[in-house]
Amino acid sequence: MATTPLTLDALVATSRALLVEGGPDAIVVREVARRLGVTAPALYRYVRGRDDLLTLLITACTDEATAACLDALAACRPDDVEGRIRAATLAFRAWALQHRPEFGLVYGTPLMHYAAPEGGPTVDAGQRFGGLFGSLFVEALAAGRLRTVDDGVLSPGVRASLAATAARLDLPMRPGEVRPFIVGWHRMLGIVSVEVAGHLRWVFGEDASAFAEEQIEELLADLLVPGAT
Amino acid sequence: MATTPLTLDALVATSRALLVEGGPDAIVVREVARRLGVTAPALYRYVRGRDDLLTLLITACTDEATAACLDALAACRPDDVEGRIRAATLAFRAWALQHRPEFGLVYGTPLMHYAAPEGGPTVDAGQRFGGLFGSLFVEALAAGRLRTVDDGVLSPGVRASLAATAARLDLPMRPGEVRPFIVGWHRMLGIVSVEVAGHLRWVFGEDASAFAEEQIEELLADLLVPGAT
DNA sequence: CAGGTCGGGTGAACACTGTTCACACAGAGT
DNA sequence: ACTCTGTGTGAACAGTGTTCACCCGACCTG
Repeated sequence: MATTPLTLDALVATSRALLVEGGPDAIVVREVARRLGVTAPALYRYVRGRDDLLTLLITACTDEATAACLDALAACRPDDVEGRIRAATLAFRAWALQHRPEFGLVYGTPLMHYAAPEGGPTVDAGQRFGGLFGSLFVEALAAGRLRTVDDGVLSPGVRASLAATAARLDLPMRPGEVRPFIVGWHRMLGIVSVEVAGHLRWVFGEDASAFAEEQIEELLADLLVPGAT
Repeated sequence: MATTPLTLDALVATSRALLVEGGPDAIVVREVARRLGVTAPALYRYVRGRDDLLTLLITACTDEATAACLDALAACRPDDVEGRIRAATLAFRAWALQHRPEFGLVYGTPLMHYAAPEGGPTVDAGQRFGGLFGSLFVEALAAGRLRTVDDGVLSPGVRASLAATAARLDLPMRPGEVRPFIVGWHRMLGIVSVEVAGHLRWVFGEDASAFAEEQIEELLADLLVPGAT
């Protein structure tokens, strides 16, 4: 019945459509197959099972978010580090708001039933995304715009973790220089998560944009020293 | 078979045990019934369906978190506002870490299949929790410890939302005085959400306590002016 | 051209899920 | 003794993920 041969891309695309329409629970093997004009067992030729489908989907979405940030960066003046970090952050937030179900799948409460394969494609994609932001902070450091911290003031555990992270991502930074990166990542993820999950609805109704954008500006001000411009 | 008559509390307790063991998907009507020594249809005498069970569970967990914060407050000097806010925040974080599945259910990615009943018990419980923190910020304001902001600098939309929120929670505060409360709520939820979801694992491994606690201290410093002590 | 191999697809089946239905059984009230 | 009500049951329905034996058509080989 299938006119075109099945592809992994087609599987992911249909799964994603279902995710958008009805959340993770709506990703139903039989329905994916039906929309592809095929019966359920056929999919098991391409995918080990439903979890495999989710892994593929999470990876694709993570990469799409990364790409959205890269697009935003491409439109920036290369020498304006603050502008670049702002653009990437806002692009990430915009992508999250426009793709709430996908964001929830990637950065929301982990699906307890689903366990990401150790060292699998999802963690790779996550590291690509982290690396993108990491490189922005390297730029900021080089430009002397980063509010760094002395390694000495860090607790030993935190210092070790930060050093290991820098090594893993190949960032030429001291722990005290990595810290603003992690703080930025942490707070950005928090701001976007809470907004996307709608936990501010009781205060701001459906549109918390103004407040969220203020919070992002506040975060940038905490991370970067004012520019010469 | 049931020796004791079924109670709503027993239903909630069993559901919660299943949640802890295997996540939201593990809350299975038949299994709840089985553990209560009864068959599934019997539960429908007490509950309209699975969603009803979730509503009850979410409400119970929200109230438990509120109670945990209240307990922490009871052990504080009544005149030390900063200490009280810190204690409540740390108590919330501690509860979240010790009850990750429950926290995920209440403050995580909303289950798309489940829709909280409008104006139902879950939103009431949420408002009770919000009110608790709101009252702490009223204390801080009275003690002159709150970093407030002029109403004039707020964008009209934000100002209106903050005013409406103050009115709804019966907080005698101007919008510029409510703002730190909402900022605190927002950032606290972000910090705890990201930590509980494990999205910092790639940096800090299983124990991100030191970093998270630093973030909370930083948040408090942003919200409050230093005390006279 | 005959024959075998193999990727890709099918229908049936299994063990689950939430939910509904007709039914049964105990105790209280009249 | 009769009904009524609260409580629980077994069977059933329409779904779910997954596995199994089977099958068919295209391709390569002798």
